[in-house]
Amino acid sequence: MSSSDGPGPELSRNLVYLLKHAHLRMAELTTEAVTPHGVDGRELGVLLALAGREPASQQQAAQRLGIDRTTMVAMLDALEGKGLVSRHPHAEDRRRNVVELTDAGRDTLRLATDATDKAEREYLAALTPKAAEQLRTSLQKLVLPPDD
Amino acid sequence: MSSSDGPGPELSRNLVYLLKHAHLRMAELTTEAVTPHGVDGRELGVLLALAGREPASQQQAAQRLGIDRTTMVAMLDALEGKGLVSRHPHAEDRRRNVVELTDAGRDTLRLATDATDKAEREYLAALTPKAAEQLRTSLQKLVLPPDD
DNA sequence: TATTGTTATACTCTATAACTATA
DNA sequence: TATAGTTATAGAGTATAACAATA
Repeated sequence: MSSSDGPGPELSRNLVYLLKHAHLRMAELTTEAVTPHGVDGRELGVLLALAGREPASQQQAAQRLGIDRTTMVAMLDALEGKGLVSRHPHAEDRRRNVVELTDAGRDTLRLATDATDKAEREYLAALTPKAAEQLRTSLQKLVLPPDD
Repeated sequence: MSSSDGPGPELSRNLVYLLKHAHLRMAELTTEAVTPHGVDGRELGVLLALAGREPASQQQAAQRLGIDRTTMVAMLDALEGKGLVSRHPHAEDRRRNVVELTDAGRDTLRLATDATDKAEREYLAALTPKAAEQLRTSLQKLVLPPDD
């Protein structure tokens, strides 16, 4: 049966197939890496979206991550429950919540980021360092909004 | 608000974030490209998994795609309903179904593949041709099982 | 009227468990 | 006993619609 095992040449060239499985695998490795630090991969995404920027409203944080604002609510509920983020009413516009990392959130972010960096390096070890950096750069060009 | 819009430098370097959104966008473009031909992106995946290989059982087709055999059932139900694939009991092992593209399935595959190739080219136009090919090669190295 | 956060709800994709028929 | 296909079901992850508070 081994000759029928792999995806075959047609699938192997398909970008959706390749991106789907690369994402799936990297997400698995990330989950393994960050679970010991008390968050999952999606929660780490929220922490990253809040890191090193001006404090954001929930809606802004959702936009940075590319998810819906209704999805952000439950993620922040969980992170706030763990004491990793804080919500405060905005001083001038009381419809908004200002969302910020707590000290514990910054600690978790640092530890979890170190762990995912390690997981990324291991996953990318199949590539030359130059090809790995080129991969990241190319993905950024595809994903990031063109800065006009 | 525009200074808080993008993902920010931390997220922009995160591989899971980049792969997730690259996959999401490419999957959208693929759906747009193939819908006029009567299939969706996942169904095209099944057609690709069956293309140019020895006839496969449902389980083998699922393995090629990297999905569960129970997920394959509904996909084949749909494709068979459209007349794009056929299921026949295996001659020597009647537990198995031999799954094959019909003539109509091959026609659809060709048209849909042309359409997705065009969508891929447009999406990758943000990269140099060399970087685009390098991206595909690197993803293949990350995703495909090492051939030992 | 429009926007932010929220809730309820529903939809998509997927896998797990259990059944059946074959082996 | 084990495997291929099937079904029922449940769990993620996500978005849409509608509501309350505020602008």
